Amino acid sequence: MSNRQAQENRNRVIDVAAARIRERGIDGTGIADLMKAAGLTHGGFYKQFRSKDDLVLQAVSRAIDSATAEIDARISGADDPLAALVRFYVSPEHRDAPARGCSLASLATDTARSDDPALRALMGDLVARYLSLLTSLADDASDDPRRQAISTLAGMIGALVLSRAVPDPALSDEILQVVAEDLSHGREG
Amino acid sequence: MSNRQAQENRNRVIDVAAARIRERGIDGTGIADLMKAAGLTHGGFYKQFRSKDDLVLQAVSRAIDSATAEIDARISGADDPLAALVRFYVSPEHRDAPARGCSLASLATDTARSDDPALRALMGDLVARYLSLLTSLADDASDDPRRQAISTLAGMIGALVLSRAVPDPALSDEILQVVAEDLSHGREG
DNA sequence: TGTACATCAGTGAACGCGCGTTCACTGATGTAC
DNA sequence: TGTACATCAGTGAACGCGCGTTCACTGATGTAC
Repeated sequence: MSNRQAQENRNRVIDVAAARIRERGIDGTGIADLMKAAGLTHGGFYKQFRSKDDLVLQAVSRAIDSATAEIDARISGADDPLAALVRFYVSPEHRDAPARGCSLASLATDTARSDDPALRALMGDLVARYLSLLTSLADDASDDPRRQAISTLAGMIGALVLSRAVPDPALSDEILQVVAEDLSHGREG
Repeated sequence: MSNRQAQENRNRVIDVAAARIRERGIDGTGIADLMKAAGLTHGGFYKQFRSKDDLVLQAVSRAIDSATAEIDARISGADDPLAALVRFYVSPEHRDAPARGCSLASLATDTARSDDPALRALMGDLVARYLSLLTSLADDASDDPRRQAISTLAGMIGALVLSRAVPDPALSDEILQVVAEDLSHGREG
């Protein structure tokens, strides 16, 4: 248990939490389970974090950073970056891997119900980042890139959230396919 | 405590639950709190319902029925029923009253995380009802009403969910306004 | 119409359980000499 | 370079609390006679 080892342990807890929270929600992620999954006993949790809220903030921050990095990697160098973004975001792969996916789609409702201002602020920043990215990627022909960005983001989030709730796999796939095509073709301007 | 009284009490519990569950989620709605809000003690709960899951199903069913009835009332007789639906659904009023609003927007993520097949089926039916309604309301000019219905539903859900998560009221309003206009103008065909 | 009794909605206390959190203790680390 | 000691990540048991659920009991209802 050297300093390096301790830091690695702490890092592993945050990584596990970032996955679990996106998959099961904040309330659905217990500290004992979490620590066990990271290979530790739950008593040591408070040597690493001030509280569960503290961990949640760090885990969501990490989730946001890693998902943002993946998106950047996927769209950089693409012929049509907007289409690449939409087709990655609105896809069965993303639907089926919430633990590695977008925090906004996984945690928007949790955030709306939360009374933690720091969590709300974090999600607000994420929305702003998405809108900024989408605005810069808007069709050249668009007469209002920001409006297009907002509509596209709403469609992306809505399609993913819907596709995860719907029990019929065929309908779930259909929703993703229709919205991905609709949003990646450029509907405005 | 006549039979009529008992039935009224049971009804009131379901109504309170239908509101609380949409506002705070399933896990966020406790039986003791719920019964207290209905003016009863929590011990009597199991004289009315088999389990919490049983109540949840009945409460979500009622939430769906009442929200559907409100939507029907709002669009019946409107010049442009699709625009009327979208402008009601994607509005600050709906955003600010989840307890009386659409279960799909409030509970889609809860449903995706739930392992109760009956709840998932209920939400699946709700999606089918929305798609059926939206298909019948699709623009006359639309070459594919079902595709338009799916895109519209995704945009509606996404806008409402986003607007509830975003802490900046101005941005939240902007999202609703942009998407409401975008979806009610008829973008296809 | 009036009395005796079974029913059952509702009460209030209790159950086991898992939650977030605390704490006395351990033992390897890494610094001070 | 070697020894003595303070630090502190991690252990494992315990804490109070609120959860869903159970249960013995109450007392008005509404039926049987």
